[in-house]
Amino acid sequence: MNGVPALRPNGYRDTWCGQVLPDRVDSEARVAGWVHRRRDHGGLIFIDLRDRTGIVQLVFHPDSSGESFELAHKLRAEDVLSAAGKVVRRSEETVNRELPTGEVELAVGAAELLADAATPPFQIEGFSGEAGEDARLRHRYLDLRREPMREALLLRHRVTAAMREFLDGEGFVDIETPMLTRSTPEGARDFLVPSSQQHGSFYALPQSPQLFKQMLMVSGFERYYQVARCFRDEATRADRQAEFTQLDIELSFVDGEDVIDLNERLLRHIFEVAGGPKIDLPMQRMCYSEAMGRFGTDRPDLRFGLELVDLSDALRKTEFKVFRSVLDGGGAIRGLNAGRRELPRSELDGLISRAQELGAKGLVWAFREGEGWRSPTAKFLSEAELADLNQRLAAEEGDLLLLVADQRQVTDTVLGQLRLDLAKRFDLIDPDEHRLVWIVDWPLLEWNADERRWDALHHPFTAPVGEFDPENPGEARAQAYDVVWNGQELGGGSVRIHDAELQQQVFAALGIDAEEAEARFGFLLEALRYGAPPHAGIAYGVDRIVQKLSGAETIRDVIAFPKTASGFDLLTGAPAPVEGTQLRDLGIALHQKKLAGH
RNA sequence: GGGGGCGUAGCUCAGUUGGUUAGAGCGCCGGCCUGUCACGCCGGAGGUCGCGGGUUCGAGUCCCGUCGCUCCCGCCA
Repeated sequence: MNGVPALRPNGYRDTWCGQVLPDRVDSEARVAGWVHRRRDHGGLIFIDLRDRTGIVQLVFHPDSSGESFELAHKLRAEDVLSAAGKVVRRSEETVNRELPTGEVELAVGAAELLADAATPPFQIEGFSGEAGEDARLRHRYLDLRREPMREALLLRHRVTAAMREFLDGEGFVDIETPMLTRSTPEGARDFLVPSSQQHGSFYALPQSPQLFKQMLMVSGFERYYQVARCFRDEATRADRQAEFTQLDIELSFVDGEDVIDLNERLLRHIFEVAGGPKIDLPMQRMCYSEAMGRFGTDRPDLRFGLELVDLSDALRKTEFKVFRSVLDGGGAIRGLNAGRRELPRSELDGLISRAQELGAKGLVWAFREGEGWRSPTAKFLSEAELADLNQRLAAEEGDLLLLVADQRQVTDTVLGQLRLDLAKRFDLIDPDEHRLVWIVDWPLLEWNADERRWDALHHPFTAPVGEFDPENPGEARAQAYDVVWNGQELGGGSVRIHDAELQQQVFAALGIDAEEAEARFGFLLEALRYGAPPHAGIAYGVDRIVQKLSGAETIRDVIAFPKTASGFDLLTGAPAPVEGTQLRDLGIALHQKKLAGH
């Protein structure tokens, strides 16, 4: 961060710590920052002073530092100090090669304690193990002083700055959309905000600016973007927070190809600025059905093989009851060849448990042995079937084969996840390799067997390819595209429906009748009737992009003030009970017991 | 909503089959120290073993409940 400009020199500082470099030798400098470490030799005191840009060593001599020598003796970790003196070159044997500023030091003439610090609850630059996340979140402002967090947030800034810079150059307009909006009870649970004006009515925090950005297209802005906060009241994960940030983009008078072209250049720019991998354009594309077929997922990690194979044809006539009943029930038998692996029985049992956790009834494992299998299942299959399976799986002697028999959705989920588990277990992924791919040619709708209805695979505003046939909704293809990086979805988008009639047909296919559509989405349908241009867009998960670029373990490590897995903010204590009077204003009656409890 | 893991000093952790006074490193406090940079040396303080209950002669350790953190499944149009 040596590019950080100085402000007007003042009594606190005229130079950043990280900028006290050899070119300033023999000049005077005044720095300000936090006491990183103190090394008190009695007659000579070293202070490492830290600010956002780096660390510089201050030297206090009893002769030349005057009163500030006594001050230096009393300094403690994280005290805030301003120090002025002469930049001097260190003697050859005292140079610190670990530090960018290590060839010089500041011989302090005068120093001023600007604030003293209580002993931090954890060491800012500790070496006896990483601080626990509880402690870090409770004192997040201290955690953010630590280098990994500082670097993560500075990277995040560079990423969002690159987004804005690129999109501004392409003629996009940054427009804010409301945080207090209308609940559209579909998808994730909404965060609700009660209205004090209309008791019993609620705003919802937006899950995405989707409808507003479409209406901005109707307004004629043509190119819109926003770095938008979004909210989904669902359980969090290592890569998911209830409150997260999207880069939201929408364009008019474009088709899907235009969006993909623009976004490939956007991603290349972001990666360049953020020090990510180099992107070759045009990027690879894969259709949805191929991704599901070969990898069992719509966000395949293409950095390793272990591809899924359909084995149903090899077992059409099998007498093995388990397979027989699955095939007769319209299911599939799919498998993958994990290669030549040694696995103890306990780990094979672990794979079975994992498969069951993922929804399979069971998992067949086998090692190719001669023309047949070494497997508990081998005895149920004929020699011909085993030979056919070996051939389809390209199994060589000793290869571990995994098979799942179930409905396609289950086989794909289970084998797709096992494939990832195995890659991790056997270290199959080269960390220097990067694979970006557009997943295209999606189905528009997906049959929801539990609810017995069609659901939108992306969202209900996605345009179908060509004519939409309400009689065969399952046949419709979507003009949709997701961009996937090493098995993680970075963003997804689509061409939108810009015709009110078509939108109503799709609502109807989703089981939303005209009356309900009018009640929930009437404002959108009406907007579409006032001259809506063809439009399309995309949205990216900013947190996730930064997480991947920084290599952080969790999304929390790239968010300044994140919440825990159960949605608590350990720093502020939110969510918290509120005063009874606040509830009365909102027309909300709650039992007061809970309030007294805290 | 379900399953797994964790909770011991300010921080990170160890703690054997249930056994007598619960330990280590770092940090903290005091002293010494003029070239360190994870400074060094000497000394010291610091514990409701998350919380509540139970079993037992005896519980950090076993059992039940509960709270918190975390990972996964469901969920996330």
